[in-house]
Amino acid sequence: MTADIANQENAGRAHIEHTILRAAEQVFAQYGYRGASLQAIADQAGLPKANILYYMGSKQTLYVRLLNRMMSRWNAVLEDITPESDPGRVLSDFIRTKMVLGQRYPDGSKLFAAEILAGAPFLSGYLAGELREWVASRAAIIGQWSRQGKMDDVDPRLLIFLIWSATQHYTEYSAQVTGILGKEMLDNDDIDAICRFLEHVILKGCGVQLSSEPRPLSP
Amino acid sequence: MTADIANQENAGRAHIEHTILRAAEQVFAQYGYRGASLQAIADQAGLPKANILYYMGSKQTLYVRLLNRMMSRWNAVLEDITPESDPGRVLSDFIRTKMVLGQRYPDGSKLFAAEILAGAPFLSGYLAGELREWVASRAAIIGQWSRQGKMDDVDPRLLIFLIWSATQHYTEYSAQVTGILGKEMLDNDDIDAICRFLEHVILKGCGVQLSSEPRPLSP
DNA sequence: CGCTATATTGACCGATTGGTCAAAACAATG
DNA sequence: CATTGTTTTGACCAATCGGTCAATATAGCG
Repeated sequence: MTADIANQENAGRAHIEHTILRAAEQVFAQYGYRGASLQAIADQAGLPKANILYYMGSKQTLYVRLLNRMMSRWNAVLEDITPESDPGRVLSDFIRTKMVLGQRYPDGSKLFAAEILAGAPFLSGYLAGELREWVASRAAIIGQWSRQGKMDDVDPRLLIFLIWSATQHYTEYSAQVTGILGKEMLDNDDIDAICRFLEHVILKGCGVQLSSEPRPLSP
Repeated sequence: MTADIANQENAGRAHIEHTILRAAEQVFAQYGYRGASLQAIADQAGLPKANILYYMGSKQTLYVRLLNRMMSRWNAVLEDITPESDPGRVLSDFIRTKMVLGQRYPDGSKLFAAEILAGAPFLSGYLAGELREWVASRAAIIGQWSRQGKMDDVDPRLLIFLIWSATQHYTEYSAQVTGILGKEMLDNDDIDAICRFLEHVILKGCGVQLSSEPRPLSP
């Protein structure tokens, strides 16, 4: 139905690829890997189907490329925390960052969700490898916070899962959320209210002292 | 690959339909509506494809039937709460019931998730109608608990979303959870630990007093 | 201009899609 | 036995699937 205007004449290679990736992300997000067709992607991009294959090689290559692009967008999250970090700040940032990422890349997030739902046929290696290591290292630091008495003694991995699920819900289940709340879509105020709710419940629930840290007195 | 043994000779109509529904639930859960093929469902059920259509009429009828069956399984949840109920008990039960339902019907849950992910083309009416009313009525009661001082003043609808997302995560993202935790699948002890974690964080986060209600003294 | 390299795309391929149909097998009743 | 109604299922249909290919158009450069 809605075809991108891909026929800007001076469209360089990078620009065309970007158009294709964006269209494919939408279609894959909605229908999953098997349910998506190259024809639907081509229509969405406003290009002939053979052109998609010329640039992307195959359906699988295109799909994997989208998965990798989405994964790279998550790199910044929780990256520079230390045993000395303030749990309140870190968890609060974690919640807001995840929430914003979901709003910024809804199709990429849904694409990822559909892949996991299907049993992660293309991502099982990543999940049991890099991501597992990442979670283990973050969990180790959070565990130290607990032992320092900065927060309750909860399983850090379950805490990470909780923040993931609670935030992703609003992108992947957006159809359900908007249907129930009776809104066409969530605006910035809604997102902010959700973030404040999640901060309240999760931080308080983990026994994190809200570091409304006393402003250093000017000397 | 794994074909159900559908050729028990005395298979009555109900039994055959059950076999088909179970097979279809698996395939739809994994590939979504468009990605699932009747041939794959037939193979899974161990029946010829034409037989599936003889009993179910069409792919869409079969799919809608599965959606309705899954929805009916959720009927008991949060059904009999009142303004006088104990929030701690109710929320705790809510968490555990949702968790158990996800473990009992993983394919149905995934099927539902895939439907929402695709934009809920078959469920938009239900979401904006019955389910919305259901949430509104439950939220009204939870709101009264807040006004009675039994818990913090949080948006009850967001609290419901939080419990939904946090519990569903372990069925719909089971591939990710097991990959990260390094387990083949979650056992009963895992589920119990998750429930206790969620109870701890969510109840405490909402300011619900744990009703370790003093046992009434025997007269 | 001519020559080469890259893009574009309609036509086509075998395989698979959801669905139909009629012939056959079976069950129940007389 | 014959007759009726219900299941079963292979064969088949038009449409679509992912992918190939060759003919063509365009661009860059001498």
